[in-house]
Amino acid sequence: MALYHKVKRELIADIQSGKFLLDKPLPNESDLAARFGISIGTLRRAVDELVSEHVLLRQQGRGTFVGQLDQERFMYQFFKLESEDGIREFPHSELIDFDTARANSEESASLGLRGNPKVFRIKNLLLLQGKPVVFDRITLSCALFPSLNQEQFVQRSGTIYDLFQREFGVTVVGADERTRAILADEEAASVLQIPIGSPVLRVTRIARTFNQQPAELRISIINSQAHELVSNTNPKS
Amino acid sequence: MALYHKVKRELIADIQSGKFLLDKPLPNESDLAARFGISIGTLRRAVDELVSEHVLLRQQGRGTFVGQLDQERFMYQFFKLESEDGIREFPHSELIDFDTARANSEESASLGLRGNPKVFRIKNLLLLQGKPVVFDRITLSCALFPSLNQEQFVQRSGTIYDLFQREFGVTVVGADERTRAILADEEAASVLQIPIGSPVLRVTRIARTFNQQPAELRISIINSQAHELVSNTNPKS
DNA sequence: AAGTGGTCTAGACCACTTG
DNA sequence: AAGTGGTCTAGACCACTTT
Repeated sequence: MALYHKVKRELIADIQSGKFLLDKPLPNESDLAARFGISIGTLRRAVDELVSEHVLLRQQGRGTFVGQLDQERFMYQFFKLESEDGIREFPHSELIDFDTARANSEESASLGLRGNPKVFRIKNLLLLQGKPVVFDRITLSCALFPSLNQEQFVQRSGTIYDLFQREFGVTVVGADERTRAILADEEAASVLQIPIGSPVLRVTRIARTFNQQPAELRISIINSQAHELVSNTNPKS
Repeated sequence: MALYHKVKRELIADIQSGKFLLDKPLPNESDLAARFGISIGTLRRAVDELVSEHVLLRQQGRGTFVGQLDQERFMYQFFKLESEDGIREFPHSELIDFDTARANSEESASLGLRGNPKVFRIKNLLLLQGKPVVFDRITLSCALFPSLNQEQFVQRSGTIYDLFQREFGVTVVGADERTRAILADEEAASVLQIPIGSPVLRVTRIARTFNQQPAELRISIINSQAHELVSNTNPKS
């Protein structure tokens, strides 16, 4: 395996262990290279990849920082809803239900759990311009988020993933999503304030931390009447 | 602007002008660097980016090639339908209709055309395991694909984008997509052999060539009963 | 054996931010 | 002015494919 790849893994381990503080820059590139006993070019290559994955953030003249799961990144990477006229807006969040239960088989499989361990089941609503648009059912392993409770969830100041990172050291770096069109059932229709049987998007997301470890299962029911899921496969050019 | 960025643009110009043959390797990296009067590291950086955008393809020991829009890349970048059990399959294609018309305003806006110039309107069906799954309505500017005709479209040997590249020098490098859930109208229901009013995905894609130039407008109606749209935002790690 | 891309080095100098 | 990341160089050596 290439040297820069090993260095990259070591940097990830340092991030996970909390060795780098979230609001302070990492050591500068010369120091890091010296610490690893490699040339600066190789160090830069490892950091380059982590930056391209949004795990690190470089700012010329200031330093290199651990990537925060703040609003901006959430909108960029995980919340890709846009109104027809192309306007994107950070959603307002409303907790509907917070519960613990035993994982069913789908949840266990998605989260990579064995048996039927305890999980949190959270129902949450996202609103845009005051109107309900996304109904999320979130499943989290209690083992991964041991002290999580409803108050902490509701009182969080930033995004949900920011809470995961700051309070539990779980850094969500990406997700797999599967999308289909279905008809709204009674619960979804009621929450989204649309007629039963309306066409809605159903997005199943498995959010992952480093090494493809699953951290969250989220099933989103989206009213796409006034908003669309956007994606692009364009180079920056 | 950085030197490697200029070199990248020159390489793109060479690809567009047909200077590099599709099935032969580019000059090796030392030669290219010498030709541009730059160091090999800088040349590699320009090529690195084009490789990451799938415009070029490097093969150690063999050489660097222009990225072909073949089945493999089509499946990887543009056809992200997967059955529930995770199986992906290259679809069979069936032409439904091939026509020319004046662009409507949506088509003009999407394709960056002025006025209401002539366009091709193509209706096409994609089948998986013999069953209709995707109903595509494709709009192309006649100006960009001057000699295109129905026979050529039907007789093509590879993907549609491969035809664009080989016959018209139009290299599709990416696309913007917007997805929503709707109810199948009469035409879509008939083509997809599902009841009218079934929930389906509606994906509006604008495929682009270099410099974000739009090349194709495609509206896909997808029966997501047995297949899902997949996407992921994961690093390779 | 010859030719290709892949990795790594050890520097120089530039652009940007902060004190 | 000092410190950071950003670009570029000129080479060495390795891994892989082809002849």
